[in-house]
Amino acid sequence: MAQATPRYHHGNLRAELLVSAERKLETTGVQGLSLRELAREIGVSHGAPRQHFPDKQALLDALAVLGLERLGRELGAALGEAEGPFADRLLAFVRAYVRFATAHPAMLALMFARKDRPDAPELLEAGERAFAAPVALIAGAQAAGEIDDADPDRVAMALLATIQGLATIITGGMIGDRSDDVVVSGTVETLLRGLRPTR
Amino acid sequence: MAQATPRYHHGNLRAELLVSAERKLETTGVQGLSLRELAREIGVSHGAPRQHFPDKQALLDALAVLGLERLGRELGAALGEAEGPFADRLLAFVRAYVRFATAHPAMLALMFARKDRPDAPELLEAGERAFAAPVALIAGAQAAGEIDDADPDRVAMALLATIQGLATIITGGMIGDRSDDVVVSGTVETLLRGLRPTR
DNA sequence: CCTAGAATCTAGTCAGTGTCTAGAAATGTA
DNA sequence: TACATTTCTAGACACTGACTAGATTCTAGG
Repeated sequence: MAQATPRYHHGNLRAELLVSAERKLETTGVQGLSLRELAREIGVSHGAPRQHFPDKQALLDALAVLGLERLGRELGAALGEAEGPFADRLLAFVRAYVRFATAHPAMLALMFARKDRPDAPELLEAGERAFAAPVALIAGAQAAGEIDDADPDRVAMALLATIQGLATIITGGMIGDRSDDVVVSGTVETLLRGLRPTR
Repeated sequence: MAQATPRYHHGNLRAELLVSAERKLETTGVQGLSLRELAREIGVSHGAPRQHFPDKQALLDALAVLGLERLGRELGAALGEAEGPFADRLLAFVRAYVRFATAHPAMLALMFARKDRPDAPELLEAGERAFAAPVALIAGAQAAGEIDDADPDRVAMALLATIQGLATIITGGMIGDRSDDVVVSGTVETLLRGLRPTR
């Protein structure tokens, strides 16, 4: 894995930086991520990363894009395997999302910390691609009459908000000693039934 | 306001640090907040803040508690003024929450960035106090039969997740060119009606 | 009043960081 | 083989958070 005789040209620095950065991100969070430390671990001088990322934010952006792509793959896979009525497939989707969120909380925060970089079109595009499968799920369910045929956009926003909030309060420890899955399935059920009395 | 002849003892450093820190937080975000810069602005040596906050994280924690208290006051005020049926009061509550989130996005992120400090009981307590009013809203509505009498805890978690997610996707710019209020009221309506077909 | 002791602030230091620069080394190409 | 480009090294700079010793001010107790 590590080069026995380190060459002057690393040959794959950009990719290895991203790998190391992601590992560091998951263990220490974004604030414990240092370009110089990454370079040290890889065995390259402290200025080398600059050749591939003009500054630290560029590395973080690239990392966020990778995270969005992986999230998209996982959501797509979960929905691809899901069978049965809409409620089951919805639950499978939300479970997959929350699984990703709890497995990679720092990455999730990075993916949605858009405050710092107002102009990052590739991030927005990556986000849209990541959420293609759930959007299709909603559209399909509405077409099949499985859910209320209200404004699809409205429903999509509500669903997006709910799962994103679920991820935040779970990874933030705000669910106390409740089990993740109970909160997830309970929220999905509430979302399906609505708050209004059923009779 | 500023002391004409600066005294050796500032007399109110801790409070002024928090005020300056909050202003800086709102303009530059948490990563642009420097203890030394705060000390410089206030006109005190770079080591002075250490007397009141053992490290930077302690200042951020104190700031988060202040934010939670203010959020609690605003939510309480909004719900205190709200009249009419449950749906109206719920909407008033969500609007107040989103208003706070969009006005102080960096503060909101700070308040819920609990990953870095696993043990911060005063933060948890402040959080519970901040959400006292909405919890009471749900409990009261259930008692009055205004909403489905499912597990109150389940409903509360779902509602908390939804508003927190709303705040995240709105402040994160993920709602595109939709207006905040349309997304807010649309989500509340979806939450009330549920996703299931009504007939 | 005055005098210890505690609280508060200053000044200096240290390791660490991100960014910038000039130049060396390797790679690709004509 | 010669040359231009990419990639990396090495040194520097300003900045940060944290630690320390000591100066200054405040506060009670006698």
